[in-house]
Amino acid sequence: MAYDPRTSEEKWYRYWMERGFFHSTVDRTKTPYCVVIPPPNVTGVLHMGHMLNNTLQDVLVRRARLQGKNACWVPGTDHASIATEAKVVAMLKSRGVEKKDISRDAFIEHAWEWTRKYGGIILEQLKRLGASCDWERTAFTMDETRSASVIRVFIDLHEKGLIYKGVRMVNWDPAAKTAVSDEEVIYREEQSKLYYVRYRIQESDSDYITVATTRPETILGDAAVCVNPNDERFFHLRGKHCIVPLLGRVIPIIQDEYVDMEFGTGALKITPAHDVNDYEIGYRHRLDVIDIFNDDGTLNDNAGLFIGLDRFDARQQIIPALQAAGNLVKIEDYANKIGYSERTDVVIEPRLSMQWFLKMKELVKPALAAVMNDDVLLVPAKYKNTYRHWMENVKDWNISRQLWWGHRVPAYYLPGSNDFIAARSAEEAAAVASEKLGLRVDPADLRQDEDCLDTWFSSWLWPLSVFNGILDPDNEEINYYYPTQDLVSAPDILFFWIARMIIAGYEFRGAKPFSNVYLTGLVRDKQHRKMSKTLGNSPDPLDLIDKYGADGVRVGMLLCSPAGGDLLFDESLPEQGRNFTTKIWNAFQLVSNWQTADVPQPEHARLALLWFENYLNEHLRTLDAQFAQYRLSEALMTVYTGFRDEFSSWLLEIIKPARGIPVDRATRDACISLFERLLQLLHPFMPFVTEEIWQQLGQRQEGDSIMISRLPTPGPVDNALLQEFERAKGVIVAVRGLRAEHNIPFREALELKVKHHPRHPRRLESVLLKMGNLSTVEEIDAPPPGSWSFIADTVEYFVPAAGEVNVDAAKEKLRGELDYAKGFLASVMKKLTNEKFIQGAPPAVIENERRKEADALAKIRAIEEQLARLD
RNA sequence: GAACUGUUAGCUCAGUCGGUUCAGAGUACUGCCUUGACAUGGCAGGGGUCGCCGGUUCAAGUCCGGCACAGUUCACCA
Repeated sequence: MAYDPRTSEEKWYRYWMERGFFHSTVDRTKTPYCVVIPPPNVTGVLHMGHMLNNTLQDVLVRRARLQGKNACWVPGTDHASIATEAKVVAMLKSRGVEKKDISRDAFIEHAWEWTRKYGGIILEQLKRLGASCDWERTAFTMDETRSASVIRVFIDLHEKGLIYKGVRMVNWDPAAKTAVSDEEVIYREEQSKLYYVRYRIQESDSDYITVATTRPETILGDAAVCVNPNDERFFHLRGKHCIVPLLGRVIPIIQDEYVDMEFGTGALKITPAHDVNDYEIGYRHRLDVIDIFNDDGTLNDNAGLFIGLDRFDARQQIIPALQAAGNLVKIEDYANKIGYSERTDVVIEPRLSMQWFLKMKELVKPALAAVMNDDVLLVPAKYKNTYRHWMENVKDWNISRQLWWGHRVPAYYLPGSNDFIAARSAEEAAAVASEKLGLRVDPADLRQDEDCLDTWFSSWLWPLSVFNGILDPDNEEINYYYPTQDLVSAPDILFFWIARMIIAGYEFRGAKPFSNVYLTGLVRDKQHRKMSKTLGNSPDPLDLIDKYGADGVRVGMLLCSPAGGDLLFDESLPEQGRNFTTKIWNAFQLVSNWQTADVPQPEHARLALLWFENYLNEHLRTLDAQFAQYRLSEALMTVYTGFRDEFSSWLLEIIKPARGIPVDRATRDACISLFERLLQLLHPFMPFVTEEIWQQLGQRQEGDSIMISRLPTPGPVDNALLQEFERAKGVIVAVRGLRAEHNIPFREALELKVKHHPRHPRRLESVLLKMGNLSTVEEIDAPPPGSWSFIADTVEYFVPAAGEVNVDAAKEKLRGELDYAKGFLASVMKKLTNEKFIQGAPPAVIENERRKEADALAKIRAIEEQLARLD
């Protein structure tokens, strides 16, 4: 019977859900293990980044649950102010409705409709992946509790004097028509042009001053031309004026140290309204601020020319105009960096506007310290540097957005005034006004601020707000689950989100939000390109699940995901995962089809089972260590090889009965016990196939599940047995090699003779007999004539040759081994004959070298004997 | 421009405290095998001057310095 992932996945996910296995409640008798999901955009769809991220979280959560912890994975979505609003605007446009033509309330209603329709699709997709989230806790950054938390926090910060309002130059997104934060601007290097434009000097008939600019359209907003006061070339122009081309407006020539004399012509045109540095220079020199752009990036009346044109069209048109007017001197190629909006991908326009800001300098301090002293551990640690640099140079956070979809700034302006009161509602603001200011105000006369808050101003509260820790800071849940344990996230939101959550944790609760941050890599394709919709190089995760099964895809994601390293995704990875799923299934088929009988347990089976028991104990410890270091990829590989190579290829092959023969009960029971433990170790990585098999492997009660079982704990390890078994494997592999070399089919039994040696795995002789299909293993004193031979771990083995022994080939092989052994000995002797080594190295190291020397000598002697025998 | 990270097999990467011939895993590749769980498989095998130069050390893939290249983040001069 073949394994059908589709059926199994649906069946078991429903089973888990119906029995509430994902749900966690406060239980003081158990250790909490809590993870909050990085909330995906509410109207988003699952992409490969989500797949990776949520697979990792599910592995951690499921393992914690198996360890008996009270595992709680809180899911939810983010309202994604700017992204969702853009989608709603586009939707309305497709229906012939412009945002500007409808009321704020009507727009919000459309947005909610959109959210209800598409919201949560992504969470359903996560279920396909097997995510064991506590769905009863699903939160939304704009639901009632979360919204009220945001408002509370705004008012609190305002009362602390940390929130202020002012006109500043901000990053303006002309497509979304809103300000965005510094972090939302992506700079890209581009080939652009540097235009040299000359301005006639007003006080002269023939003199000009030439400036270099990449944005000639901003000439229309020029307020001055600036030169360095130390630049001799311009001494004669001090105090003079020049004339703005095309417009004829007269502007001063000013001097400021800011200007780099080396760059361009040494003269810089100043447009205070449209460049951060120009704004500062303009401020110092009391220049006019001429804003020539509308909020959508088109030119306004102040420009005087090209009114209504888009900024880039204006640039195209002003060039010939400048040329015709004789002002264009030359055009050069020039590489510079242009800022784009992270969300809309349009060129950011520096723009002066009234915005709300949060003072960050003090807030940041405990959050910086927490990461520096590993109270919050970043994995991998290299991100500590990046984090520190950002924190130490943090600027005030522009938290206002000129959008409608989001939390509206809770500031209420007094009638006819710019004074405001931060409050939860107009009524409350009116009450505050009368209480504190002695003003009698009708709430209806209060005007609420038009702006929305940055999306991240709500998600930074996430670990607190999902447990209602802002509104009700002493509730049972927040006291139990907070701080959470692990956060799994991509490094590109380290500042947007992670850093700010840490800040919020300390500011609003005096405690970190989580103890460990596991930063994943970015999912890229084989050509190292970031996977993106626009490139079309990202496979649809659900298609992959259909094709390879959720378990297969999960394994595929993990196989190539070292922490922090980029992940080069290729379909061969989920394919490998699918193949492994099949492998596990086939092992189950073998075991489940065994007939049992009351027969004695064969020695080889008893020994092999004992060996695997010890192997497992050893590797349980390895796994603990790998998980402790978040080496999930390696942990998977440990279980993968444990199952495929050791359990399937060795243990099952040893204990499986010959055809038509039943297996003894002890062997079967022990095998199933080991199988079950392996399934438990595999479960966090491959929840579905492990549940399917586990359910069938033993007698289960209604409500049993592998996901709520207890992970085995490691017992003692018999290292001597493990070593002996490795030697036995070496002998078996050598016999197989002999068979391959001489074309001897497996069914043909061979006689094995071994020269007396303590390292011959005598205890495991029964295993050798079965796995090598040997008729006898005989210990001898002298090499038998006419034999093939091999050396395994310095022990000499012989197999009577069925045909002619190829002496030359055998000698050649032996000589190769001899060279190798002699080289090894030489390297050892180099150390042992070195006086300084004997004096300087620790005794254990020297002892080890002596052992190596003895081994090498024994091996060389054995090879030489065999060579002599062949002569 | 600055800081950080990396450079090990065709590819993607491990390599912990400097100490076993330590040069490894997965994958890809080659040969053999349709053997009663599994060809989505099994068995066996080939493959690397650990980026380059120098230093420290009895001993360097591992520590230090320099160089080259790549990447990430931050800051930017029109």
